[in-house]
Amino acid sequence: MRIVVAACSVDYSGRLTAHLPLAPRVLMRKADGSVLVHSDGGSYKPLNWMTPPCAVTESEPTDDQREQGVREVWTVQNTKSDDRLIISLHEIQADHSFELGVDPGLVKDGVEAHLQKLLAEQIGLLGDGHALVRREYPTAIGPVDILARGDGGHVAVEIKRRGDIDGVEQLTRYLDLLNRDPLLAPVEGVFAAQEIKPQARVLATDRGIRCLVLDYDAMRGIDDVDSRLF
Amino acid sequence: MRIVVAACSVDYSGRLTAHLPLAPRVLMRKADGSVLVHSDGGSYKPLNWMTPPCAVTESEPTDDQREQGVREVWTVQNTKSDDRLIISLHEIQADHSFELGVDPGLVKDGVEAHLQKLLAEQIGLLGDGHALVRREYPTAIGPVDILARGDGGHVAVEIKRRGDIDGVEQLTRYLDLLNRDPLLAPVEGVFAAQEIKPQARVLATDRGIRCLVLDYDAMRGIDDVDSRLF
DNA sequence: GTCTTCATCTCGGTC
DNA sequence: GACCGAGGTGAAGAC
Repeated sequence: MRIVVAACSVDYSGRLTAHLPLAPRVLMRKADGSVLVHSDGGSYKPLNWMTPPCAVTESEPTDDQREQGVREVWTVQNTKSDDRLIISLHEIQADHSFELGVDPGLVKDGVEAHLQKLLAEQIGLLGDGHALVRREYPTAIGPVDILARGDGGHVAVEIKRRGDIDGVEQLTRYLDLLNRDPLLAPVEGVFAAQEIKPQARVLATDRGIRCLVLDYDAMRGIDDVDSRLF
Repeated sequence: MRIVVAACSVDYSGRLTAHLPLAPRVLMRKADGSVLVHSDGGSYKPLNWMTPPCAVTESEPTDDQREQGVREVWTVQNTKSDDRLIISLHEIQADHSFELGVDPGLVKDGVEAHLQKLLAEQIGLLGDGHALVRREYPTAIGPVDILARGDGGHVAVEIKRRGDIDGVEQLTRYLDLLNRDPLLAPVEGVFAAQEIKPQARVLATDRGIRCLVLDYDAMRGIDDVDSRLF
């Protein structure tokens, strides 16, 4: 990891073209060749960057550039596409290199995947006598979160952390498709989420889709109990 | 802008909870209070971060923490939500501050708007005898990218850089609405994109919507020729 | 303000 | 490797 603080101007060309006028910025060069250009604001997104795989070529400025104060030119070329970043460095305030090693990485907890896993394990929440067919049941337009067998037919479940209209639309498409399959029909829809927006509930109900509010803490609690018991 | 290179462990709690084990990393503190935790790889996204508005509180480690090598603890609290980042700094390799000033910002050029402009100019790509009615044709549920007149009716075009299912849904809503207008009906749908995902193509075809793959470079090339001739 | 849509999206999963 | 969906999405424009 090399960090350079310098006044610079930057030109990007690739999926779009973009230009950064001359100003002081922080340049981060990572071990994998990637480069980030950060200013002292905005959010975590750099003003400009190059993602790996890429390679940096450092070159001397032309006489013209040198007259205008350019001390160094970096050309960052993506090795898979024709994306290119050209950075012209003027006054350099700092230039430091560090050895960081490989990062052990982030440990996440508590998202939609977890909800899906818990509901699959506690499939009875859909109603008595329901049995899991499979998670991520594949269809031509994408996987259904959960497919289960119910009384006299099947149940397709769409799971969201926050249930709004998009999720109901998604489930509706799956139901249209699944109900054309004589081996599955009739397929009932269940829209399951930690929180269901009123508009989504109205739309779902209007389409005969059942809404199921999931209590994440309770489901996790039961899961913990199961883990302890078995 | 303050840049600290240190071994650290990080805990985030907010919309999810996440943990970063102890390892050497780069910590960036921006003038607006935001904090980024970067490793020496990945892309431009930090391992962890806090977006403004937020405030950092620096505190002394407890005796326990000090025994385990913690030198400093930063608590980054979002001032609008209950998102919180707790960073425990161990050995500190570097700690530098810089004055960067406000950035003049990025100048962009050339995306979906350009595709729309080009297709409007080359409306014949829809088929022989087609004529542009207008770009951004207004409806009650939003503007249609392009409306054209075809053989015996009209054509509504939805343009995307990458065409997937969402775009087909959007176009379907427009078509439902436009076909109720006796002055326009029948209105045919064309889904135009640089790249159309297979699932989107299936859905579009199923709904009688025509798919049109746009060759951006070719269209731009024709545009350049036009520019030179006229 | 809120809402919608785009993004050099990034990232993780699965097939 | 391609494709699909989620994101602590962020950011810009419309209303």
